[in-house]
Amino acid sequence: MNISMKSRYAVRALTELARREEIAPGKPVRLGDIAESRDIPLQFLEQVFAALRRGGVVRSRRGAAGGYALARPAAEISVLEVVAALDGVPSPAECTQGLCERVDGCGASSVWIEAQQAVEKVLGGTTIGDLLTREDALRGRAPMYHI
Amino acid sequence: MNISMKSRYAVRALTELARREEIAPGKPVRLGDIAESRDIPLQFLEQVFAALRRGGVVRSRRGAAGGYALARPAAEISVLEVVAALDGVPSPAECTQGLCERVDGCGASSVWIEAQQAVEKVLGGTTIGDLLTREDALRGRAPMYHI
DNA sequence: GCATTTCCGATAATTCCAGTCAAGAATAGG
DNA sequence: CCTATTCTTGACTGGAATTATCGGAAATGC
Repeated sequence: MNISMKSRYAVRALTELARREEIAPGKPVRLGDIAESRDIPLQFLEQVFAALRRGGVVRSRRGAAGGYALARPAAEISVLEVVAALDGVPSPAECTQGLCERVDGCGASSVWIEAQQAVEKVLGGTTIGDLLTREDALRGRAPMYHI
Repeated sequence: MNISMKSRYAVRALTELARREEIAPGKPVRLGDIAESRDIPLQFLEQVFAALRRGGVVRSRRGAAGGYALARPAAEISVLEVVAALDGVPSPAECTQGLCERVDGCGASSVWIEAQQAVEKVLGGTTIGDLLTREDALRGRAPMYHI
């Protein structure tokens, strides 16, 4: 399974969300703002965040002055979690999910499993907080201390 | 980019090809035999092997008593090479291929790049010969010494 | 020449993806 | 209560990719 636009938009949007929460803590952020500043189609982003909410990544508040907030600190939300909520756990082949009927006698499945584990390790070891820090560095700003 | 059926068929088929070459060295193997023993649609396998030939993974001989042979020893053909010939180099997101227009300021691309490198390392470090050995072990056979 | 087998291009069925549309429900503020 | 705002949900669509299938052409061994 590949990593779709949904997941990529999500990671970008969550980084922006984390940034805005840092500036104005406790205040829900409107999707419209995120969509605009990161150049993401709003209505598509709505789908994405609905899935993120169901996945326990963000909290929402409806109505006027509503919006989204991270369910946990940015440093505790891994990229793997985000991808899993939108595309499922990324695996290069179905073999890795026990769907391969010829597990016995098919030495190939082991490669796909190892590849999947490698991806999980990378994505699971990186958090939205990390990305925010990297982004600060790329933009040449003084990095804030992300809690 | 994900790893499609083409690549998975290819890896299975190449393992079978390696096995048969080991038994009868120098003799081209018919696709029909591989398709039958590994339960792969023949005409689809033809497409796959045409791409493998163009990618320099296998050699072919046409006509009666023709067939396919590995272009190099099985221990020198990496899974990555096979996948690259069929699906392109597997990357979780296009960002990793320089197509991301906002590389500056997008801290996210680094994650996808790291994930891709992790996959490449696993797939590049495993050869068809390795898979043949693993398959022997799974089948409980005495493993041959694969050159 | 004939059977065999790779080679090649066109085509079709299905599924997936990215994005849009539209109606509905909750909330804040007046 | 009323209204504007914002999330919530599901259906829908156009296009692309995937997974084949079909038919024949070219090469080779006998």
